[in-house]
Amino acid sequence: MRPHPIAVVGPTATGKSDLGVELALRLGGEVVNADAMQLYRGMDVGTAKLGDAQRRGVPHHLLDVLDITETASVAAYQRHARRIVEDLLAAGRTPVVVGGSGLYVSALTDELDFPGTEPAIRARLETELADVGAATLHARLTGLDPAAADAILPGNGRRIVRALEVIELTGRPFSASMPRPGPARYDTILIGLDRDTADLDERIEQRVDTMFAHGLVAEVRALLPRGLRDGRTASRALGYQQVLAALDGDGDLAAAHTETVRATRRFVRRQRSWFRRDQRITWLDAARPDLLAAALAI
RNA sequence: GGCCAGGUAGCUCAGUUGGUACGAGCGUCCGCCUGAAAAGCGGAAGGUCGACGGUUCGACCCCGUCCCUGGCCA
Repeated sequence: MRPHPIAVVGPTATGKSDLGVELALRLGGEVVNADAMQLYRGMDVGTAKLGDAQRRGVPHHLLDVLDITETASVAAYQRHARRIVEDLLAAGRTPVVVGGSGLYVSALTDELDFPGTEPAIRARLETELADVGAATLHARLTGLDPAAADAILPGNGRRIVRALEVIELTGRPFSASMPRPGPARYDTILIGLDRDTADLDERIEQRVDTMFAHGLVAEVRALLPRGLRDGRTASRALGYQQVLAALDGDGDLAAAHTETVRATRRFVRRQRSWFRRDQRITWLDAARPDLLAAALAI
């Protein structure tokens, strides 16, 4: 029978990648990455990207496809990921989507259509944002698209700019709200992996320890001449961001470490609040001993 | 044992010439999120101001005693 995709989602550091490999091995599948930062070539240690051995022969897609200097884009991700998933399905292989970037998963799984983008317009609006402030642009948005303005907080310059860009580009209002999740595309099965908060916080601490011990700083240094600083997305990645700040600031790597732990925990909270509302997700405690069996039973 | 500094939100600390704690950062909790999403934005809950007694119409801020913490001296 025709396979359907499985998506393993949830907060970082729960063990999604490993479960993804297990599932792929069991089901004759291939992993499709849904993690924005693992898209980048050269960002390995800090993104906890699985090494060759850990992939256990399972093909992984959409890892190492972007240069550090390129800005990530959900829309581009959506095109690539959907094509890969469709190809796998056509070949009778089970796509195992693994990642914690909620919007990316959604782009693949939900009926999201991204309006285009126009660098010139965007740049102009961003300059304006810097000059005039978010509140002023928000006021303009209120005049052009009251519904969008209502849904976007006045302080959120980023979203205001995008809304104005879309309106200018398409002449139509901006969908400022995510659609209520309908049936998942491709009949994707959504598995959420989570852990007890105290456990997860502890794991994060250990994970960051490991990253620093395994050369995160060296990795950042190596990426510097390749333009990490110019990477709009890459330079903001957890760990990289903090190490960069330390390198051009006081050089306090211990502070970078603790700040990375803190920021990662915060990120976990945000991931949970993103995925929480999606009723299609079946949640599993990553600590349960029969995790794989439980996941296969869904 | 003596001297000094300090005991205010979970943590680090502001603050009030005595009149309902104006608190801040971090943390916690909750929410938003359509081309940067490991990003961006918003909201909420937390304090018998070390204890006891005194002065006062009224003290977290004044006085006394005590307890605790840190430092210095013996």
